[in-house]
Amino acid sequence: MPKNADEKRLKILETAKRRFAHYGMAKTTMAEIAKDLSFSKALLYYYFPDKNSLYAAVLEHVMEELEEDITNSLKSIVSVSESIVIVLEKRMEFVKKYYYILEYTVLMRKDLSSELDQLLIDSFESQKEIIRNVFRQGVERGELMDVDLEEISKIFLFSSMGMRLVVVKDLKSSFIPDKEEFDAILAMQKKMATIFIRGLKA
Amino acid sequence: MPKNADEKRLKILETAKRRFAHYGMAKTTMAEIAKDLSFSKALLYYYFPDKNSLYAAVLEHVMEELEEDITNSLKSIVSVSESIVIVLEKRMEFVKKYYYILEYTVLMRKDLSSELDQLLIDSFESQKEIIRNVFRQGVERGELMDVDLEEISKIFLFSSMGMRLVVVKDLKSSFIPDKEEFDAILAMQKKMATIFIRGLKA
DNA sequence: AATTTGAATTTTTAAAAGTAAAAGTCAAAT
DNA sequence: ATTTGACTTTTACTTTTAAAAATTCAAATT
Repeated sequence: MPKNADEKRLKILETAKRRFAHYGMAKTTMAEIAKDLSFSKALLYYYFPDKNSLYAAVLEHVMEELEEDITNSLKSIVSVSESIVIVLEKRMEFVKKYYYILEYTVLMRKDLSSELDQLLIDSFESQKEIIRNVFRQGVERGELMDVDLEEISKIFLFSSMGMRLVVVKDLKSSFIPDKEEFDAILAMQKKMATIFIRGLKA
Repeated sequence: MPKNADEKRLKILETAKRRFAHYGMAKTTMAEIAKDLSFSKALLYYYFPDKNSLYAAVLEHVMEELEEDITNSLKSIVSVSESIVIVLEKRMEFVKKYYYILEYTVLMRKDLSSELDQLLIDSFESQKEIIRNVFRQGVERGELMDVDLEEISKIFLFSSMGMRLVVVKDLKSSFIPDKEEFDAILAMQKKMATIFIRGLKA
C-alpha cells in the first residue's frame, strides 16, 4: 500500500517541520521527532536517508508553500507596486512563521551541507524569478521603462533582502527578533520598493 | 616634551593600523606591534590602556580618514547622482584597503566590546549624515522632491550596505573577497542608486 | 616627573582527552 | 514491504592542560 507509505512520509515531514520551526535544526533530535509520532527512530531512517535530508525536505516544502502562496496571491493583481507589496508581505509573513527554517538557515549558511546550500540558492533564484515576472509584466504593460529584467530583479532582491541583514546581523543570541523589528523592516522594504519602482516608471 | 609623546602615540597608531589591516585584530599581538617599532611591549600600555582601546583608536582613525576624504571630494560636486557615486566609490575603496578593520569588524559585531560596537554605530550615523546632506542639497536645489530626509537616507544606506552583506554572508573562510566581487557589488550599488535617485526626482 | 623597560603575573586561547548524547545501522520480527 | 530494539559510530560538550598573549609593576633611565 504505497498510499499509506506516502502518508507516513508526510506525517514525518509535518512533525519535523513543527519541531524545526520551533527549535531549529540543531536543537531537534531524531529521537524527539520519532517520539512525537510514536514511531521508532529507525523508521525515520526508512523514509529519509539522514537528518540532513529530512531537514532539506522540510525546507523545500516550506519554500514551495511560500512560492505557491505568492504566485496565487499575484493572480488578481495588476500594478507593479501592488504586486511587490504582496511579495514583500508574504515573504515576511513566512519569515516570521518559519524563522528558524528560513532566515536562520540563511544566516547559518556558512556551515551548511552543500545540499542545503543548493536549496537556498534555488530558493533565491525562485524569488528572483517571481520578481522578474512582476517587472516584466510592468514593462509589457508600458508601466515601466524597458530595462534589463534579470539585472533589475537581482538588484531589487539584493536590496530588500540586504536591509533585513543589516539589522539582523547582530545575531548575538540566535533568538527570534520581535514583531516590532519585523514590522520596521517590512515598512522600510515597502518604502524602498515604492521609490525603486517610481525610478523605473516609463 | 608633549610633542614627542604625541608623535610616539601616532607611530604606534600607524603601525598597529598596518598590522590590523593586514592580519585583523585576533591575529595581531601587542608583542608584534612593539617589535615593529622596536619599543617595549610595556610602552604600548603607557600610551594605550589596552589592546581593545588601541584597536578602537585605529578604527576611529580610519573612519575619520574616510569621512574626511568623502567630505572633501563632495565639495566640488553638485548633482545628487554624482555625489552618491562618489560616496559609494570612496566607501568601497576604503573597504578594500582596510577590509579587516572595516567590514570584518562589522561582520564580527556580535562578539565586540561595547566600546567598539558604539564606534560602529557612530560610523553608521556619520555615513547616514553624509547621505542626508547630499539628499538635502538635492531637495533644496529642486532636483529631488520633498521627502523625509532622515528616513530616506536610512533606507538608502540600508539598501546599499545590505547588498554587500547578501553576498558576503557566506563568510566561510574569513578571507578577503577578491577584486571581482568588490567590483560587482559596487556596480550593483551604483545601478541601484541611479534608480533610487530617479525615483526621488521632483 | 615623565618615559621606558625587563621580568613577573594574569587571562585567553588552543589542543588533547575523555564522555555523554545523538546520529545512523542492521538483523530479526511483523 | 514495514517496523523495531539493540547496537555501533559520530558528533558535540565538558574538562584538563599547556602555551601564548595580554596586562601589570617595580625599578631604571632621561
